[in-house]
Amino acid sequence: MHRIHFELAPDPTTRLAVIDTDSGFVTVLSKRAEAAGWLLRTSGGAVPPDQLVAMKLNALLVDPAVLGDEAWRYLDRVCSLLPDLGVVVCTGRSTVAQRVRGLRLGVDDWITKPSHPEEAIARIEAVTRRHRRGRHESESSPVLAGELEIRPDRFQAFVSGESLDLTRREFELLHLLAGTQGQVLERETIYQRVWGYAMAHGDRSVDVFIRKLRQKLEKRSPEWEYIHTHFGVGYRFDPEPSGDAVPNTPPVPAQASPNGQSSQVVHKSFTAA
Amino acid sequence: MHRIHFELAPDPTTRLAVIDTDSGFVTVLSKRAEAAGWLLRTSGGAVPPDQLVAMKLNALLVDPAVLGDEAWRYLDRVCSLLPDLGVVVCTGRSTVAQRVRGLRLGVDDWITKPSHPEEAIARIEAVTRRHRRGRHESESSPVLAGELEIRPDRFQAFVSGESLDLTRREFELLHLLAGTQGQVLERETIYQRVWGYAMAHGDRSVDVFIRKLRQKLEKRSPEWEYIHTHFGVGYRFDPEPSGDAVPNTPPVPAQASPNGQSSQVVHKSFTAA
DNA sequence: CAGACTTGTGAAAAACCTGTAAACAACGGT
DNA sequence: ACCGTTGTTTACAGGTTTTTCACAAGTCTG
Repeated sequence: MHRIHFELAPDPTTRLAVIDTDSGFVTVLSKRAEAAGWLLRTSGGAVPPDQLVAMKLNALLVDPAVLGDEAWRYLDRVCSLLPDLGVVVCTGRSTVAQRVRGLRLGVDDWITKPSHPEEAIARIEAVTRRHRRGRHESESSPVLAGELEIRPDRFQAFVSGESLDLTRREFELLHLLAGTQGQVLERETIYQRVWGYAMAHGDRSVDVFIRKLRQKLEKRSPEWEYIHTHFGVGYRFDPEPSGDAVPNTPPVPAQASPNGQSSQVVHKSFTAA
Repeated sequence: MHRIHFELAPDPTTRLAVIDTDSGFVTVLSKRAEAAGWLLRTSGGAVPPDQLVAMKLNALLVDPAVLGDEAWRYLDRVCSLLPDLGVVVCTGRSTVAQRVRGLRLGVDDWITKPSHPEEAIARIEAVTRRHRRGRHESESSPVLAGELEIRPDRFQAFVSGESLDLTRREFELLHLLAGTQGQVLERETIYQRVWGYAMAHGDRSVDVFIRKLRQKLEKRSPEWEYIHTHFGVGYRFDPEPSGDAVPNTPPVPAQASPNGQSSQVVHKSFTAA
């Protein structure tokens, strides 16, 4: 009655990197990964974390033995820089203490060589599985918000047919925000989701892009307010007609989203009911 | 200037269920779990999935050996019914095929007995960590208390739709308190959980914030008392309609919550002048 | 009841955040 | 190599929030 059925979702192919020198193991693994349609990169030594970022990986399989002394530091850096990356350690003998240390650091699974490639694959899958969940809902369907039309297929947003001329980052930020309408998103979260890796302390990129977005939104849709600032927290996307009477246009009655006004909304301008 | 800062999320304590008959293992595990401040339930046999749901678990540790023939079916049902639950299998001998089958089914980790409890804990941690990340970070389900509606997704609390205008810390303090309704929390505990690090001797921040909270609560919900002082101990959150006749509203009789008061409740009565 | 502590309060000081603009670096195409 | 575009970093001004303090008020102990 019960039948295993594989995900046939075409979109999210798993992107895996393997750092190991055990060529036999790597070869077999490659075959299996290829068969599964994964994208795979292998390396015989440590790969700089920023390169890992650029690869947009889903998972990393690593034998710390090839990293030498730097192993722990490396694992730590990778895990904290890429919290969404599934990290699986696969190595020879190891003590309980080492495994616990690794897992605490952020490693997701720790397997022992010799290991059956099939099991390694299955564990990588298990580690990767969570992430995809609930992600691919709004990939390419247009989103409407206020006067905006957000079209993922074009990487662009429009107001009555006119493009906002968003750059890629701007678009992705807007898309993310619009997809979580009503929720306050913290900067870390935003950065993590748009940039793909952990935000460095003191980074202001998010703020800067928010400003750019607001400018472009304002230019094409001056009567609406889209992005609200929550002091000490982050931003919330919630289109609402602003009280800024724009000369010719009668204020849109519009159902405001059911906002129980939230905290310290900085850009608040309220219609005189 | 890199500063370690711990998650200040109102610590969602891990809720773990263990299904196993190996009393030695379970006992040791319990101790560890308790030390870590987890909530733990153990059972010697299969627990119906709907009960698992009711327990609001974060993780499940199970030895399929105690499930008999039903094991696979059970695992399958649990994994597909509770995709957000971290499932760790811990059992004696097993074949690669079995492990692969389990992992494909949705099991997140599969460890082999005899297993060091510390490692089991670490793996459970790893699995829940991943799950929490994949999910929308914060417990975003609203909490109701008295007239209050606390909405983590907005970092804000409302009374009949009106925001209390809490700042971030105020909100987090309130959220913490509301999450431990009825319990008296010591200042150190509060500080630790909200601020994320140990309180310096003589620090009055908690008191100050409690005052701010009380003010804002009072402003929007004058007929209720939410925060009670326990002299020499700390504070307790427990919404109760106050006897203070608010002009128009007849005093609510209301059962006080069943508190085994341990210390003196300072009843705040405000002088009309 | 006095003395020793604890907690409530209000206000000032210090720390922190955000908007903004402009410099700087990285990239892609010619 | 040059140039325009995009993305990142830095600096600063103006607000907000958090912390700190001194003192008043309240609670417990003996």
